Amino acid sequence: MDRLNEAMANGGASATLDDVARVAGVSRATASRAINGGNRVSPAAQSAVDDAVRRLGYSPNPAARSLVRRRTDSVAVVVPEPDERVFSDPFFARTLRGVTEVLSARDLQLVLLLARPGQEEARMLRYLRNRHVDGALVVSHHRSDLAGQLADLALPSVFVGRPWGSSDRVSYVDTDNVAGGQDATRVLVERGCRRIGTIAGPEDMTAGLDRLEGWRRALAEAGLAADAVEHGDFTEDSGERAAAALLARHPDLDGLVVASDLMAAGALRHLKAQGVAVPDQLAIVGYDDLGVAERTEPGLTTVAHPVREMAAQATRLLLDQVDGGTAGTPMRVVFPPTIVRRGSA
Amino acid sequence: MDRLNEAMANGGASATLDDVARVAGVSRATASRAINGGNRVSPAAQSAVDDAVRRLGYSPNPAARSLVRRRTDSVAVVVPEPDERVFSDPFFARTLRGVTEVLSARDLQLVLLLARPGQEEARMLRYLRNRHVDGALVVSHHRSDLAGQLADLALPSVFVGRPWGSSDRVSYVDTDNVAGGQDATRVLVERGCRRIGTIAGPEDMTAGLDRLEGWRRALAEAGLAADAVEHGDFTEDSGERAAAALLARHPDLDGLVVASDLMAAGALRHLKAQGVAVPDQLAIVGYDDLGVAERTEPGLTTVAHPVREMAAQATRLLLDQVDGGTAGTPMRVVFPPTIVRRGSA
DNA sequence: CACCTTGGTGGAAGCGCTCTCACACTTTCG
DNA sequence: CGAAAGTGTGAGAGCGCTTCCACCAAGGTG
Repeated sequence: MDRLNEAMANGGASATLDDVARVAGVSRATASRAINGGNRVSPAAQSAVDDAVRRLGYSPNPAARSLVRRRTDSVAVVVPEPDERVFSDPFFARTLRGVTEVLSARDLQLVLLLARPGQEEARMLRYLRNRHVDGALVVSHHRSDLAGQLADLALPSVFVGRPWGSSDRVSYVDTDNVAGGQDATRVLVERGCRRIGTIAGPEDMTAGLDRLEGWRRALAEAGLAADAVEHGDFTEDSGERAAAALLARHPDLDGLVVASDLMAAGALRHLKAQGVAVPDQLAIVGYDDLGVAERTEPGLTTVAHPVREMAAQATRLLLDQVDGGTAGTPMRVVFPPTIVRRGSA
Repeated sequence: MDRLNEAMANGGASATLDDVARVAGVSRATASRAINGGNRVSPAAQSAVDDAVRRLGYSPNPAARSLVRRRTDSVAVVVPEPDERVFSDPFFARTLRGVTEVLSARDLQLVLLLARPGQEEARMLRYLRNRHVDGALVVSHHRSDLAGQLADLALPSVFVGRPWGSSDRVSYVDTDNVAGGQDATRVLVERGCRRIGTIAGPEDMTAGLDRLEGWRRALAEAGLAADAVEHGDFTEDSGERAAAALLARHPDLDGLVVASDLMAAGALRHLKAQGVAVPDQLAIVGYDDLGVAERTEPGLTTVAHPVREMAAQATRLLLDQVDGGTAGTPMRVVFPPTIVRRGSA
């Protein structure tokens, strides 16, 4: 019983399937079956094994298991973004919630891979190449052919937000950001604004570019000038700076389309400091509607997109690939954005 | 060459050490040695292996490796907290930065384990018991004997912030929160405040209780009443609510010690809405100094603690345990807090 | 010149698990 | 009532890797 006593130390971490089988008086095969769902196991054997497991505090060695199963039962959420932003933008929190929802129902572990562009990107790719995880969900990604690289890896992967580059080689879930930008702008046009500027997202993200394109189209269709553009990086501070720059160059602005609520909140801060009345002197439309928009003063009229559902959907697509054992044919799901009206426009 | 061609698909994910050995014309043992640091390997063999690795795009199977090494080369950061807070409080971002700093220098992977108290806690413990990771860093933890449970598991683990319960059985890194609370209160006393209330942290966290105790001691030593207490949960909203409740009950307050800057920002919001002048009518001292304090209006006088360094230190303690192959003797490191003066007091 | 070192190597044993397969031993049905 | 089908079981072959050990060839000692 030496072996068994030893096995019971360490909270049972060192008990092996062999120990369980021996204690239960069955073969390793039967013990394994009993532990994994109990297919084709007699009630007697099942309860003997259950007992042994309990007594030994046995818990299976995941390395051994995934070695033979070729499954790690974990998926990575890749965020190619400095942690500052990840931990301040409600977008990520909401996204992660959508992911965990789906993942925990299947008892899969989430591995968060924060990788600022640079050397960490290589590390991240190595991690994925080594198949530490069964699949990858890429969340906010900047110019780079990550999509192509993942496709080359043949690792199940889904992007949240249309990727740069080889967007035809991977699956992704997105909202129609062009339509969103357009709708936001139309709100201002219909309100009577004639001089509409925009604080756009980063130029190295598709969401940033698409929303900007929507703004352009709406202005073109209204016959208005589309020359007041400033780019931010989706953070509140960048929104404040951009607003300052924009108003310095175009003091006659009476409408502002902002590519994220966080940036809009920054812009609002600047406007308040300058004593500009919102929406009377300058009307503002934001983007996201993840809580920030209801807390600003005045509340932000904004473009809502179903972030949690998108993330959940992306995760489901990923699990389909994982289950199919293939990176499969690229799928895309695009959600429509909707306008939510509050005080700012 | 069939096998090898197949091995080269999938970005080399399916090439095995055997393939490498065959291509390099050496044994599996030599190939393994060459790949892992090249001890006792001739230059010729080394370069043959390097070549083969490159040509095959080989990358080792982590499951197989950790099966025999009994190491996963990853550590968990456990956050027993709803994601809302994790992703809004700068404390976590800063902590994570400290952890990654140390971890990436050693090429260890961080696995973020978000586990709201409840069923997810069981899942989290199971994950740790199964030894999916080499060690655990517990970050913000509420009443519960997690410390004892981890000690029972004999898994290397370190707490950031003194744990509840069996704090003598695990290592931890902390700041002297009693001293911090006391110093914060003294700032107000010295300023001439005679009626000092506090918005304390949650009653199920040691940091919350310790800071409250500091407040009590400082008031006792000044001979002032210590009866104006309201608890928050470290979020901005809870700070706003607590301030409202506190001022309703004690309209004569002229000083306020708040257990986190985020809550202080919330309190400030309430005071502004009520037209209370800070610091003239009511002086405020916050806690943390992680960026929020410099952005409020007025800036917050606050208690600073070295969060990044604490996390880094905790990670180093953890790695020592991991390297020693033992949960070792409990160590504790306590950092002193310092006062940072701004406009609010 | 017999004697150890020393450095480089490959054979082979395992790490802890899953899963195929063959072998009983029932039960069911024409 | 014999054949076919179904049920529970264990032996054993791996999964891909590290590492112990035995071995061989050189080169350095007395």
